[in-house]
Amino acid sequence: MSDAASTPTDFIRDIVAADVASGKHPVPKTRFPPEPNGYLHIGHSKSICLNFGIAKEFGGTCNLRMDDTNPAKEDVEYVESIIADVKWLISGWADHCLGFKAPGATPGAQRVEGKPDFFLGSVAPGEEGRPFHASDYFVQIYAYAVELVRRGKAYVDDLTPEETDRYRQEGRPSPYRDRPIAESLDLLERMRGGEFPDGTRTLRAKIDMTSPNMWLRDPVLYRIRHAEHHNTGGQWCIYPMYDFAHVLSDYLEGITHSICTLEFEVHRPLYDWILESLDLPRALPHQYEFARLNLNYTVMSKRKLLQLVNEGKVSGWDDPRMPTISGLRRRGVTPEALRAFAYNVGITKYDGVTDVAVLEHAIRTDLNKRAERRLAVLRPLKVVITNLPAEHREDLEAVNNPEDETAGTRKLAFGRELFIERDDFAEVPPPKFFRLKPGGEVRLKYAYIVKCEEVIKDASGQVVELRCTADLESKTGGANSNRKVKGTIHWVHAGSSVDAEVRLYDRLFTEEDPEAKGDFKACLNPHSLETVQAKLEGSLAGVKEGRWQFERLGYFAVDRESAPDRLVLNRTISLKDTWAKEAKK
RNA sequence: UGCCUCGUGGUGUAACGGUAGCACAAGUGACUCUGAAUCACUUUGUCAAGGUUCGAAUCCUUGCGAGGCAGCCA
Repeated sequence: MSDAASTPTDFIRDIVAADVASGKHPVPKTRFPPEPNGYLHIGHSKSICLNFGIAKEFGGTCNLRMDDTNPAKEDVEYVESIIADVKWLISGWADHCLGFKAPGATPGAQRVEGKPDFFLGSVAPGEEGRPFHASDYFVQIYAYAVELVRRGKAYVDDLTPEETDRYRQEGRPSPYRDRPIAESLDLLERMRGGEFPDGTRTLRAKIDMTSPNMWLRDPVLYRIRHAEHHNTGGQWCIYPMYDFAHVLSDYLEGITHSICTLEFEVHRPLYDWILESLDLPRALPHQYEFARLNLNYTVMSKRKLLQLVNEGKVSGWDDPRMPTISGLRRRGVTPEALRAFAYNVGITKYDGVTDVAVLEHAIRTDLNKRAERRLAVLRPLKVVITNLPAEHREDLEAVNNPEDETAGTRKLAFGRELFIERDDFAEVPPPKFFRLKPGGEVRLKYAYIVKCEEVIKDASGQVVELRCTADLESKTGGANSNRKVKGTIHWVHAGSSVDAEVRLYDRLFTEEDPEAKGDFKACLNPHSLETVQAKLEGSLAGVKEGRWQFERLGYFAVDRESAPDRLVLNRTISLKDTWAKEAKK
């Protein structure tokens, strides 16, 4: 069973624990560094839970940092969504570990052991702050680039992108590799000054053109891009590459454990090389890699999610069918459920595929405990209780949450005309059908046992109404309520019911691995969204937000498009349905 | 092809040279005024072959398989 209260264990936490115990890093500092080029998804939530979890467990902090070194792809819309999603996900759990910088702050120059240094710390918890940005360090990163050139460890290269590529594959050094330091320094300054067009020159690390690790074959550190940056505007026309900017950002912020996904494993020697080559005075960060989250029936790459959004396959990044944090939130999933899920999948270096059933289980477990129960009918079928007068009206008592006694009870209206679920009536019942059938009996939850006396159909043969009689002795809680019938069904009193649009979601893809056959959009599930006009019990009139379990159906949450005159609900997830499995047999 | 990493039931993960455990999924039963929840039980596993050892999922060798990298993306 998922138990988010117990402390998880994994190989990264083992390392952190050892570093704390040995005094190497008494206070660990992590960071969550998304690129603001899309919305965060559930894979990011695994990383957020890891990084903030470590900070929380070891008394450290976790900086939220925008890894924004590519102006072409990034946007403030994404920055704002990332902040909102991270705050939501860690709320009530690791808020106090969120590392923000003081508004407007940039790294301060200092001297450590006689050496020049830069450092930018985070504000105290609760103080006003903003996320860190790699782009806030462009000045310092550039200074480090100059330093590398001075040390003879980097040079300006005039090769074209294509030539750079070919030389690297051939393990051949660029003819500009050994140009004089002074010349590189001059060229770098002029690159910064805007003298050269995009792609004409780069700054390259001078490492080893014959290394078996491609990332050590003189990787590009800076490229020329005459482009507006969402944070620095038009200040720069050269931008540092990920490898250069990321490791230095880690160092500037005093990060101790820089945790990323497996594909960066081959970058680690470069990460370490940059740190060592600069002869930095403070404790150095180390990079550790874990396997990213893969879920079946889901695509996870931001590029593909962006396609779904841009091509209108979904209504937006927060479409409740999207595996984005904002989509899951809108669907009605809680941060607690997402955290429990992250805990359950664990942290390893094995690149496997997690069954979405594990996610669904975490969502159900969480909602089962917290969601109050209500009665609602998704596909209404009219029922008339013929032995009750038209004006009959009574209030029944219903339990709000059998899993939580403190949730109390509520009043449920009952009368002559009701709605029941179409699926709960069968004219020709299949084997083991416990629900209503002609001449059969069923209990209406919290009310009476009723017997189906007559089936009324329209001209086309469609069942439009059931006429039933109630056993007035069988009222729930009454002296003679003990009579057993095989089935109990939910219902809604017609006169006091509330109309609502209910959106029923199913998985977005029909294939376990949507990418297996090339085009992931070819296996989009045409039935991933079904909208029904439902009837809800009267207590739900006027609700503006909230989550409930509709008994025997699933968990539902008010959608953000809901309005006073038009209630809209999303089905977060259905209840487990063993009858559906039985019916298939 | 080169380099890096990883192989434990159907899936995800524990076991740190000493009884292969947990969760999900699946199945059976109990209970049930939610065919839910809960409870009990069951099925299924160390990639292969050698070696070291009293003892190997764990250490070594080889093989096989999977993933990643080889952008002036991150």
